[in-house]
Amino acid sequence: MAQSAPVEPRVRRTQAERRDESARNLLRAATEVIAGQGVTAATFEAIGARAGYSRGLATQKFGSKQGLIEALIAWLHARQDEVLGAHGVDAMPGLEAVLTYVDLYLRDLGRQDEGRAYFMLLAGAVADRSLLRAAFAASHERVERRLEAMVLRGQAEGAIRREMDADAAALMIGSLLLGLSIQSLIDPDMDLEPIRATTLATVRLSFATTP
Amino acid sequence: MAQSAPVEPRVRRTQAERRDESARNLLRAATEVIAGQGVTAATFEAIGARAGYSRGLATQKFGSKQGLIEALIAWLHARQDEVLGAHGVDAMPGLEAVLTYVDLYLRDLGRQDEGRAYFMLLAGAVADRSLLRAAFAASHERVERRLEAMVLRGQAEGAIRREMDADAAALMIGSLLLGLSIQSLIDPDMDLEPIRATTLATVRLSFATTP
DNA sequence: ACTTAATTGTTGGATGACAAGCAAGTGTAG
DNA sequence: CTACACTTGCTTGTCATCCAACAATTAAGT
Repeated sequence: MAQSAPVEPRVRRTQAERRDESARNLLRAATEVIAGQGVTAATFEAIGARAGYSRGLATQKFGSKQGLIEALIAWLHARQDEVLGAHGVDAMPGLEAVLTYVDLYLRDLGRQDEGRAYFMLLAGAVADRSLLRAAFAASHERVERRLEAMVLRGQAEGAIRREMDADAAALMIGSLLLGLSIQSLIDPDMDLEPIRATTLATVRLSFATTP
Repeated sequence: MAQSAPVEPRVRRTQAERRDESARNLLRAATEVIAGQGVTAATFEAIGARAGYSRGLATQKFGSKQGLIEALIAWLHARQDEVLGAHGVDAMPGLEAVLTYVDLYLRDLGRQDEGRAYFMLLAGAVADRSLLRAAFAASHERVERRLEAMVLRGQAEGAIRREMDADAAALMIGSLLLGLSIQSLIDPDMDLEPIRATTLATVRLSFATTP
């Protein structure tokens, strides 16, 4: 008998499948256009064409440009969490967790369209003083709470200096990673390898207790 | 007899005076509009109105929007050099120079319109993949060469670890400051004081040789 | 010194490009 | 055949840019 599990692409899809697929296609297309040509170039026309649809569909699906961008940010943010969340970082000892997080972050900096589009949208929000700034602030806040928890854990374990202000340290690490992300968008040719090594060494030397 | 020294505002100004003054007024107005309302809001109309002129003047003086922005960046950059250059940092011992530079930078982060406008323009260039990115890259390059020189000096003096990659360290410091600048534009309410202290402590602990 | 012509600084209406939003339409899946 | 995904023509608004007129300044001529 033929294959009973319809895993292969069926010719006939339900309405819900079509709808969800086109929404995903639009978000993916928007990501690619932004990463490749910039935020301003991401018009409904460009996004629709890239996704293989007309210019009107995105308006219909997301209500407005603002709606599309908000959905896109949420989508990109979820993706980013996937990448940086699935490595069991939060189960490691504190110091090791911080170092691993920084290491992972720097290893795929600017490697994928998703990360680049995210920071380009962030840059656009900063440039235009858009209200979306609050969304990015909240997102950074979450990352920094996570880093702060790692630092506090490391201090409880005796591996990280107790004099260190965990809150400020988390914000410092977060801002360093943000700065490197932006810098890599300004100068795509920069060599991240020595930066990664030096950053890790710096964090270790300044965070670790000296017995 | 009447006053012979015409120091007071004359009613009659020379053409050169009018021209230079209006150019300066336009650049200052552009800075204020960008810092206050964002890059997109900085139309010829808004800038002209703020400076007390018509919308046509900026085009006439700078040729095009692009020309205005380029002139503005050059102007802002010169201003920034003034602020961070006049403290004799380059004459200090290396480690102290790095620490002083970071300290000075963080003390007036986001305090003035000029700095904010500069980073908002940078953000706009990143968001739009504008060719101006190269100008910002060059500017950062200069700052990083300066920081690298400080690190090398500190190593020659025996105050900074010799294992440290001076080039990477300079890029790391520069990116940290960039990241903090962007972060302060995303979240203007952030408290910079603990960050400053923690950053200085971090740099000192990781850079300084342990005797 | 005064007048007048040439130059330069400044204005604001007209134009065209471009993109978002809308609404009426077409086609296709269930 | 009907509900829903999707398209297309149109309207509206915004902005940079062009340009011809206007105003202030300088230079020349008498």
